[in-house]
Amino acid sequence: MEKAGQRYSRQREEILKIVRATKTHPTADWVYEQSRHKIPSISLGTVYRNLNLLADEGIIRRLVFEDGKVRFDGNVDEHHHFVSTKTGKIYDIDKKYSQELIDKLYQDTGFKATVCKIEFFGEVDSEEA
Amino acid sequence: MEKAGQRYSRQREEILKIVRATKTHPTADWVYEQSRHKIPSISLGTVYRNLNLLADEGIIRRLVFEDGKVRFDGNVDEHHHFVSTKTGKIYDIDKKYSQELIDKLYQDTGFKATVCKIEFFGEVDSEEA
DNA sequence: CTAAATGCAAACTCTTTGCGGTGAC
DNA sequence: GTCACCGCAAAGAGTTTGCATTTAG
Repeated sequence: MEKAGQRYSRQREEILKIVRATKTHPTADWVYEQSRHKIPSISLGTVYRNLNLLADEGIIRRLVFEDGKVRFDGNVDEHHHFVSTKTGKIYDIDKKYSQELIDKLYQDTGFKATVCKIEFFGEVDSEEA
Repeated sequence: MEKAGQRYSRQREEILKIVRATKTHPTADWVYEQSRHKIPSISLGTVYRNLNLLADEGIIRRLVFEDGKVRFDGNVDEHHHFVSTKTGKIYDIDKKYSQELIDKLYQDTGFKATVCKIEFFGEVDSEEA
């Protein structure tokens, strides 16, 4: 899991722990604020560097939603998202919808996709206002 | 189509014409460069203002892809996208895949989506390197 | 004449980067 | 001791905004 030439750092460990512990699909800034609880001296640059490094290695996922902000996700299994139009909260949706869709697209159009990303938008009944 | 209190402007007309005339899902900067051919004095701020205004009115669409850049689309009919992993080119895909997916999600999970956005990623055989 | 829209430039937000110092190994 | 990583602060990219001026109606 550790790449050659890479060293342990408390900062990276903490950042990874934070991203894995939440389902909120956080931005770099949110991770920065959280990490400061444990490591007050940590810098925003370090958070960005490590999030990108972890994402490049496939240890976490990098996502972009309609607001244009980059978000990170500790869940690297392929899956989709449901965005609440009321609160902006993002829920994980099972990956099972992909394959049939990809097959159908290929039959219809000849476009051969290897992956697909689905985002649903709607209201979630169980949410508070 | 014109909203109350809104006035005609050559700049807005030109910007709309450019976005409608292309299938390249352009960024604001690209639209700016194009518009300068016809209106050399146009400013980037004006391009941004008008693209956002047109998008807010639903006359064009505002899109965000994985590169995090905002793009605009003259095709406002609901549709999906296929992104070439080789060239980054973005192709339009028919909307017909949505409804079945939304229905199935509701049956499976109770999440009631009103729209969904599908992005396919893959190689396109017909493309040049 | 009124106020919408423009051009310009400054400001803002998010992200990356250069550098000197620190710490893992 | 080496060099990966850090904290800091400056720089960059993309986008928005305040203001004086122009222009549609």
